Amino acid sequence: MSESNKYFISENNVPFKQEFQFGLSVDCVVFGYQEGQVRVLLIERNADPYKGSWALPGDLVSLNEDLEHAANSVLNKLTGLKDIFMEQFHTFGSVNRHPAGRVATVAYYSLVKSSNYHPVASAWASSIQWFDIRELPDLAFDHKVILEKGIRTLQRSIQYRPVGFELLPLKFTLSELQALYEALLGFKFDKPNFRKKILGMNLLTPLDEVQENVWHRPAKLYKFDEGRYRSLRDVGFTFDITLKSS
Amino acid sequence: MSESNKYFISENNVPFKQEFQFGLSVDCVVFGYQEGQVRVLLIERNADPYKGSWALPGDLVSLNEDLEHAANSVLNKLTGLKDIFMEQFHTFGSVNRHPAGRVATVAYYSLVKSSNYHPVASAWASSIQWFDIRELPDLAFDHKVILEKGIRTLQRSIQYRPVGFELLPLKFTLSELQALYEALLGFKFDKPNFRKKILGMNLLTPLDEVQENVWHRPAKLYKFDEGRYRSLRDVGFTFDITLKSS
DNA sequence: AAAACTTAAAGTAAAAAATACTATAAGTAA
DNA sequence: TTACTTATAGTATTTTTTACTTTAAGTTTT
Repeated sequence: MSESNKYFISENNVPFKQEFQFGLSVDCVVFGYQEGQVRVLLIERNADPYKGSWALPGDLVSLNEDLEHAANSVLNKLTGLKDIFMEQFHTFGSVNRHPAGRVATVAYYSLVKSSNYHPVASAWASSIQWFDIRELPDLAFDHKVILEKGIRTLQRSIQYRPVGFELLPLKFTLSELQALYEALLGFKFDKPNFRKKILGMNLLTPLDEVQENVWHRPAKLYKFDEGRYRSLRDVGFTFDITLKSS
Repeated sequence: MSESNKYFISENNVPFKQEFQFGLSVDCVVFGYQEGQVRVLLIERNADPYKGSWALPGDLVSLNEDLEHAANSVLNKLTGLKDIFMEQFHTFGSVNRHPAGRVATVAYYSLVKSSNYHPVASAWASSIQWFDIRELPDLAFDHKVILEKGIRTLQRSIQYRPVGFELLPLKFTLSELQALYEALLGFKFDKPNFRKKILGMNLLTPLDEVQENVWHRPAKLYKFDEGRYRSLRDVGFTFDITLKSS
């Protein structure tokens, strides 16, 4: 950090230093999918302000830390996982959104495969829990607004980019994929047409395996071919599974 | 600002106050369209750092000022215009992006109709100028990266939302609309099909006027019907003019 | 072992949309 | 009047989407 801040002035002739009093945080909307429900990971705050309230996991960014690093760090502490899909979607910076001062927060959404890991309560979290996105508790700060914008962002991006696979296990059936789309978007697709459209993209590799432990005819398992997606995209292909609600 | 900051600690037990040393700024990618060129408004910086360099218009956010207010204010000082289309698209916060300290910047893009106004040089701008997006100068800070992301954002959103009209005069011909799309996206459409698609949406009101002062057959003028768009959108309609390049 | 049941998966006809054109109209300029 | 340019309408073909029907492959029940 430079000592020469005083030489720089803003439009209103205010020396920079007086302006360097912002806090910056990241907040993560962590999506999971299980038992036909789209879920979001929330923590119960262990510290003021809003001690005892449910909130999005997040933390202040350190002065020498990049935004992405801060967001990854929150996620890693929370889930123990690394290299999770994560994407910035909006920054919230209302003057009074934080009682401790002026804090702007950069919001990310991330997608984690299943929930077969142990979310770890941390210094600021007395507990941590998945919530169905249709049954959310009251949230601290402006986190309700952030979360809702995160949901709308995911609803949109799942239709135009192959991000839904991040929420499913590596091997999945077409019906499972369809059920995910239906749960997130809130309406149903015609099954034959959904199959036709998704298979027509040639992004799924059929495996020589089928479902197990189901009481009906087991379905074939597929996996998403990321490499193929990249090469198609570079040639102008765009993922799109917008289909009429049935 | 509360004196009780010291009571709040972050994940690493760092008192909040130590963390409140960020600067926060807004930067605006201001798009215009004229003579078949998509243009962007840049300023020549009048103050350190990067004095003399071209840069995106922007400014530090005050501690008691909302982000949108700051962005609007930058725009208003620059163009004298109010109520311009403006939308946040990304926040850039690398540790070393600003030599005067840790400054995160929230980037907006905005769209202004024609250029029949007087951009005003201000305290931090010794001059101000439109640049064709295909011929950009070197830029201060990480503004090149910001600007390029802004262009990609507009290229995408013009195809899926009716924002292109913000760049045209209130009355325009279908050929002018098509030329705007072609200039921004960098490829051509088949004219009859473009007309069919855009008119098929029923979002344009034909006027009882035609082009004037053209040396060929004058085209009919249309205006965009914003009210109709809103009501259609509320019923599930989505604007979309993706067409095959011809 | 046969029948009933459930879901997977393939197929198909009709409708709608996108594409690639052609033709005509309406103006200006020579 | 003719040549020229762009606007606008129209149309046939192809492709995609939609709404179904049929068949297949397993499990459970009788």
